[in-house]
Amino acid sequence: MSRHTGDELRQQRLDKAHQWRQAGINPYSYRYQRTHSTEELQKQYESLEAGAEIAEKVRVAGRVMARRVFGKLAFFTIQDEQGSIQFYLEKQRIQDHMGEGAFERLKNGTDAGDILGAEGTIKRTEKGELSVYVTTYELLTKSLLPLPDKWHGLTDVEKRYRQRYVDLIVNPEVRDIFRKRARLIQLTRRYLDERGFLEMETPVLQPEAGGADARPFITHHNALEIDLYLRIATELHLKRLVVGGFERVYELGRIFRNEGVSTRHNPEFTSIELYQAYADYTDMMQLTENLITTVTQELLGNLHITYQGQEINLSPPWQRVTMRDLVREKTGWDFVEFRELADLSSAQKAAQACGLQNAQEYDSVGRLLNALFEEFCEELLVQPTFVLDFPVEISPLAKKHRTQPGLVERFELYIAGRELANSFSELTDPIDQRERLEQQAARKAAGDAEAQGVDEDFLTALEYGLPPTGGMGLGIDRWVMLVTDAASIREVIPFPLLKPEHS
RNA sequence: GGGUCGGUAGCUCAGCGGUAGAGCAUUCGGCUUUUAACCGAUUGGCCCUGGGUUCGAUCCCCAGCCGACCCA
Repeated sequence: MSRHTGDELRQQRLDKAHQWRQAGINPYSYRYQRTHSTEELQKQYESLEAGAEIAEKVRVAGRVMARRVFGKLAFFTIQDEQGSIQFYLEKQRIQDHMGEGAFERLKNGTDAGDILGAEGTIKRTEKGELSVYVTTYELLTKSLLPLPDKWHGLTDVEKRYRQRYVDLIVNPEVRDIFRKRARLIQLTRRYLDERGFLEMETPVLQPEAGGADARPFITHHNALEIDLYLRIATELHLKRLVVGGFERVYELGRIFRNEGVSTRHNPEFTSIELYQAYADYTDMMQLTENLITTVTQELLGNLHITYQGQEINLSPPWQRVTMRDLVREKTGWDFVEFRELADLSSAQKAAQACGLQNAQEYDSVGRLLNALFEEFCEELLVQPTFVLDFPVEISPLAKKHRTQPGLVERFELYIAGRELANSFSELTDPIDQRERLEQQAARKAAGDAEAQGVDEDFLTALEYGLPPTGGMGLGIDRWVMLVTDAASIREVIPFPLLKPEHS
């Protein structure tokens, strides 16, 4: 806010607050007992005809969004959480119930943005607007800062994110997004709770960040004098809990990854991971499909959605296709052929010929397969698609495929060209797991900042024995983006990370 | 990290080398059926920051800060 004009507007309102105090009224009230929300009244009197009045006494409160003031009459539009209603404020009537000066105080002492409560009867005006025909009112909170233009609202994206509270006041569709987000999370929990999953809370602060390929945030514990990492996944702890005997667990919570910011990435985001003992990734596919369709159906009442102009049909069953087949179809490059040849350089040349840049930098046939998939297939997967059987090199926590050498039992779910979920038949063989993590650690030592280290305690847990287990992780923010048609992840996070304005 | 675009009144935006503009909001006057109320008047600017070019820079040039979009 500039320190000149803004200050002047603020000062005018401070003066008004002072005037209320002079009249013996605290402009920051303690409570107000309402009989109805505006939404309840709008619903209840939906069919009340223009000009009709109802003697029922109601009490409503909310924020003044617009004021239309005449000499001896005023109309205020009042907004509460779910809707709005008009206050019909007549000088004579207010004076009769509140005494001299009450109407003038309202006229001269209130502004758009103030929080007001009023008692009155119900009346639909001649012009058809349902109104509280006010007998008495109370100023509940005096607002000191002006609201954005009532017609254009707040459109400056930066200001919307930095001052989300203003965005929420003036943009009802933004409130809708966060209502939907809350509801989606609630429905997801309910779905899993009903199926015997226990919600767990595992550490955010960890001496070693594992369970995913990502750079962690580092923080410091003063008393213990050690650096700690913020978690990049919940996987390794949830599996420990399955070792401990919980057969169905999940955690829905915040994950932190020290990566760039984009329309699809916020450094902190919300994921859900779940693990089910005695299940494999085919069970997880069923569960994922059913979870997403059930919750989305309840949330939207519909499985046909439009995302950024694309028609998406979430009706099951969803397409299932192996990564090998997808890549072979799109590029002609066949993983199995090159795997059997065991000739990396010819696989690289072929991939380069398909249009993959820097193919020689990939040090295995499996990594080439994944690179070709990401480059040529991913964005084409608009309708929900399970992509099956990933290369073992990029899947250190997944069990080797029971029939396909070089691959693991893993799927990722793609919708609208984006990864939404990731799942495996979890690796339960502790010796195999140690080898895989040691290979990761070697990459890390060689300078790969995203590679994982060896979590000895996790390996110890596996040595006690992890039952066969299916696991699945799902990005809540991306799911919310899909059901709210949000182009940017920032639209579905109430307070997205922004650089400080003056740094 | 690279490219493109943007940052001017509380909000939404014009302007473009020569005294900084509009609509809405504010303030004042009028008004008992408005709903972007209306009519008349009024107030309000470090034109993102720092350098430069110039007689003169909000405007042109360079650097930076913040953001949006695209790309990696």
